[in-house]
Amino acid sequence: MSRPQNRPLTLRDVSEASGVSEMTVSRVLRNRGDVSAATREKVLKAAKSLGYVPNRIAGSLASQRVNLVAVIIPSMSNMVFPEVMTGINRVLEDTPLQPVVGITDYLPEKEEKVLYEMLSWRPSGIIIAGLEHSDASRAMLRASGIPVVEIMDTDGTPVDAMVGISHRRAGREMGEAILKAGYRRIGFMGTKMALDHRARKRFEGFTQALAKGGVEIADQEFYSGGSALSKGREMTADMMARTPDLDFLYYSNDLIGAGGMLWLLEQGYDIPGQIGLAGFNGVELLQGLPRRLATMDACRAEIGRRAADIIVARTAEPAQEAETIITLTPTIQQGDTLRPV
Amino acid sequence: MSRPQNRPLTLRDVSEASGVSEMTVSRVLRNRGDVSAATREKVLKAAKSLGYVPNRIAGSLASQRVNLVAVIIPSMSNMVFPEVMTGINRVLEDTPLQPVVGITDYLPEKEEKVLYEMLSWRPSGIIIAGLEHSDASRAMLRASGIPVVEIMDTDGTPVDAMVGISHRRAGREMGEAILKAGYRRIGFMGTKMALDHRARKRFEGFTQALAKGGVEIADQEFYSGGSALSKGREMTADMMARTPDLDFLYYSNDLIGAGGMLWLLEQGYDIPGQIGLAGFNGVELLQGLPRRLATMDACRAEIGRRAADIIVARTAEPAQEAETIITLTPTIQQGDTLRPV
DNA sequence: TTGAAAGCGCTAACAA
DNA sequence: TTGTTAGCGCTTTCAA
Repeated sequence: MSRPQNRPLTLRDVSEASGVSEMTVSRVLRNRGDVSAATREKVLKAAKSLGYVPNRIAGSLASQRVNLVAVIIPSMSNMVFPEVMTGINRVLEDTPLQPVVGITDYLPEKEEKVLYEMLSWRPSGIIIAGLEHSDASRAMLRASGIPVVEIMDTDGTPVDAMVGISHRRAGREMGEAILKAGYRRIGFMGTKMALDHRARKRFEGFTQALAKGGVEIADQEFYSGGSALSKGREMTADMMARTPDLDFLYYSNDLIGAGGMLWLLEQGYDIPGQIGLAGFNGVELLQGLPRRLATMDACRAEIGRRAADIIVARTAEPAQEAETIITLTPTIQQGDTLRPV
Repeated sequence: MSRPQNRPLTLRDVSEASGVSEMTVSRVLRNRGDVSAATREKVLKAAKSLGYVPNRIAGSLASQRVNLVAVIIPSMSNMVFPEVMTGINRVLEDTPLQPVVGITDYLPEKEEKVLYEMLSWRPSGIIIAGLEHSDASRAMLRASGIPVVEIMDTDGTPVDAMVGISHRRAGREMGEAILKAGYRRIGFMGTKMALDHRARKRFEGFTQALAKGGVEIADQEFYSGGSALSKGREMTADMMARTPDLDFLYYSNDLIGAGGMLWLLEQGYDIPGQIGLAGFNGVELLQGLPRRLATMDACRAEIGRRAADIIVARTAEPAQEAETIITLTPTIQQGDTLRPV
């Protein structure tokens, strides 16, 4: 009642209320060192009744340890990164580490800014999406002196550790599967984002596989913005009007693929006989559509888990050895839209 | 080159490298006070070439100010909270404030833990979903002495400020609209979550509106887990088998509604003549389905924006006045699945 | 326009 | 088992 309105409580308040030194109060609150049961009781009671919340800012400064893991990702609004976060959380939940998320919107300048902000809090580790960063960002990552795990993609050289899949290979394998199934007139639809390197790599792997089979992409279209489902519809309608003899459509993500599928079904196309379809991501959300879209799982939750595992191992006392390059291998999910071989 | 491997740089390093006192370096780096252009240059050059990243932990401790806004939400994996975050980000982007997100999984104990963690970083404000909190959480919120905005829901009494919609009223209005359109045999499907207070309130408002029209819910079913789209399918199939004379289905979210819609269309039901459908949330994702589901926008982005506005106003120097209770009014989106009156 | 001193709230290290 | 002392790296305040 006598505490001035807006001053937050300090250790000293708990110390005075319990008649125990600040140091011992600190020990009790952190379960460190030997404290007698009686003292412990007293302190805990005082802290609770006052409603004391420790000041981690002061604590971190004094101990030179911050139990934060910076997680830097491009977006939260598509299906993929929330699942990665779930994987990360699952692992960090059982540790004192706490994830803190920063969003880059696929913009390198924003990534740089977010990274700088994050580093200014001196986190214990960094998990960052992608292998492509500005020189300044890469310099910061290297200079930070803390574990850095680059995730999602393994087509490149990491600053430190990396966990992901090869998107180049994912595209290649899908291309091969499509050719093996006998499709030859192939259209591609994807996002217009020059900065989505993983989509780009899938596309490159895809065209490369086709080329090896003597096939060239017959038509392609890129979109940006808008609801993915309806974009998939529109683009598919456009493309089939423009190039009616296509026998396969490869979509850079499941959502536009689903839109395309719905449109084709309405038009009475025979899927996968007359025309085959495939997407990318293995989005669980889409289960329940009239057909299961052929796709490829991006191993999102596992990527999150493995990345967090690395951080946990490296920040353990004593620091554990940890693999620094983990390449997961996604498999094609045949679904109902890819003709069986 | 002579810096020991793992010691992060300090102001002192920049001070030595530039031959300017620590204090002046600090001033330059924060754009505070008058510093001559020449000194400024020198300092900036030294800081950049060293790759100095300020230590915000020390800075915050010294200045007793932390430019963090704690955002505490139940989940990131459904459509609703990412959109709220987008709204919050949009506003905070233009300020020095940074959002930090904590996830509660709809569990009060976890909310308590997350809140405690967040408060230990002494943020400048808190945005927290819902009005239902444990006594301990409410006590922490009150004792924190910082602006607290409870979001999403306005059916209740906030600790401090609140921004949201009345879910009770949303349910009521949908009930009234359905009755007015002439439907009488009404089924309800929703999640089993006892802790999703907003879904509960919508349901209460809904049944209340029906009761006023002399109608009782003819069948109902609750689910948990799994892909929402397929759950919607399954539940709808079950319910129509059990209660074939239903003429309306109200779903507690758009995703299960979409699943139900797809199933009904496949079965050849006449929508909205023979049977009407409605969901909740106004999920943009679903645009592109064969029919637009009737729904109600939950004003997610606007809630985020307005909540952030309040925090910004209250943390401004000098602190601004700000509304403390903002009730947004969602409107019914008729779509193609609700018979016009 | 610049610098020196004090201290933010806590913890490491040591002493009792 | 408990207490004392000396910082952690920065900013506030005041003096030059």
